Amino acid sequence: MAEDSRAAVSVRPSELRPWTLAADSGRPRYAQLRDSIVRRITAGEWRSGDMLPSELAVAAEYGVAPGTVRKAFDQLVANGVILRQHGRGTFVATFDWPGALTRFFRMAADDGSREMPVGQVVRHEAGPATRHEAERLSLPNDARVIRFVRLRMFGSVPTIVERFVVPYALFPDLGKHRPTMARPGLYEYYGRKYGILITHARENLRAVAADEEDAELLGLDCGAPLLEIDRLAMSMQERAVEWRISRCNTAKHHYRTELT
Amino acid sequence: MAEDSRAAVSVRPSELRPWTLAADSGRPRYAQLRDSIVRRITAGEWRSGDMLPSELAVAAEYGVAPGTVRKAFDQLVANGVILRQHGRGTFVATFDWPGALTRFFRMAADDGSREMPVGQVVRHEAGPATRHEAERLSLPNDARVIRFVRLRMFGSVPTIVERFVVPYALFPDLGKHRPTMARPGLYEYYGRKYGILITHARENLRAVAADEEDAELLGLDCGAPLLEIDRLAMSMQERAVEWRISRCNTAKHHYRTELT
DNA sequence: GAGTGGTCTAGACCACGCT
DNA sequence: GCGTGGTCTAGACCACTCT
Repeated sequence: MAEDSRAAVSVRPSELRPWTLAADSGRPRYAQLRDSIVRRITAGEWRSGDMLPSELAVAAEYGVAPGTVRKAFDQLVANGVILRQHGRGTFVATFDWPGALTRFFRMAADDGSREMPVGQVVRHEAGPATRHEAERLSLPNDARVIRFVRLRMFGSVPTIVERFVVPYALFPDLGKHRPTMARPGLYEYYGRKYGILITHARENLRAVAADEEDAELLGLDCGAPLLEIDRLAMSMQERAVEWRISRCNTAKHHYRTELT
Repeated sequence: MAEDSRAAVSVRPSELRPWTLAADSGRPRYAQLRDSIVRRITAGEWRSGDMLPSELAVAAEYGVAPGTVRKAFDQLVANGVILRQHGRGTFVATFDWPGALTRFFRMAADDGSREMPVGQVVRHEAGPATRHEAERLSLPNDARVIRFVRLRMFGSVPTIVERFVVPYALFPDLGKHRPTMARPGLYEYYGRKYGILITHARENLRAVAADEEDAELLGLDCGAPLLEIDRLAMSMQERAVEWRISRCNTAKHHYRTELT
């Protein structure tokens, strides 16, 4: 990190400020500022739960007006990257704030309990992407990928079969971390270990009949109705990072969403 | 509309301005302003597609700063109530802008076509709310409701069975409008005819097996997997306005959603 | 060129959480 | 009391659309 050299006053302050924004770029300053904050978080300068400098301090550091910082922070809050607490400060979103785990996990128990399912990797493998995988993940046809099949259980009841695939180039040794993948918070792990922040996802849902493997893993009859969730998880840079197909027994659980 | 009386300068301007905000209320001004704009739209002062006064004009009219108007407009844009076009103006969202109909309709054909299904009211009835209905719609136990069953078809293929219920008090003669309900855009109709703007909804999804009526209406076998969507539609005032359970044949269609 | 929204500035005062 | 974020003000200049 550059030393603070704001004491030197005889040069244009922007020349020496530790963090500056490109003046000539056509992009709005709040957008440049927003992205700069994200880079500093993913680079590890601020970690989950850390308090950011106050809006005024950030404004001074970058040499912009407080209102510009506010707008940048507004968008980071909307993206779930930071949290504001009135009277306390602004914090890097921890991956364990209430709702962080459920941000991309929309299954909830019908009785309202907030339990998260544990996971168990059934199998995994690395290999060249199929044509369909390459298409969904925007990869070249011969790109290497890693595939996982994970079974998730509420208590002792297997409820969800997840089949997902990620580019090998982004997650080179993910296959060695089966213990990590037993617990919720895989996307947190992507962020911590590989610096990849998943900020949004597209999901396509349908009802399907359980096939043989589904039925065996979930303890159901073949043909039982399952909720299939086809998810493409995207990074803040709009890159498709993970493709996942989950099949869920919705006898005692449901998928929640808000339309706005 | 009251005459513009801003020419009179010897009294406090807020006394004579045509639209003012309660000064003592604890609510932020941008929120009061936002709600006032919504009321004027639903009251018919500005209709779908109309251009609103410029932000500066609104600021002058209400006696607030332009930045306050901007924040109110920001939220109305986020809510889909208005649209901004740089260099042209701000417009009341038409109900036929691309995506308005699909805002609360998340079913899409697998082949990517954007066709909307036509509807056909199978039956409707008015009567006292069941305990469950009263609970979901936050109504007193003896409140009157209207129930509809509507079948929706893509082309000639029946694909969705919708069962929904609304408070009679809000939609007193909705039952007389079966022709209207054959076409998409029911929520637009709620807005135009009853001044009720549906701004958001909560949906719970699950996979279920088709029952006898489902199977008959959709031309499927009993037990076929269907996607069930349980929706509570809310007005901007957070009032539950419609409860709807849709059962969808997802053989050639799927439910799309974005997680952010 | 006139009018619109988009961005940015540089302050003000208030509400909230902590100590 | 102090520092924080929440709201609000009153301007400035730029980019875009239309005539």
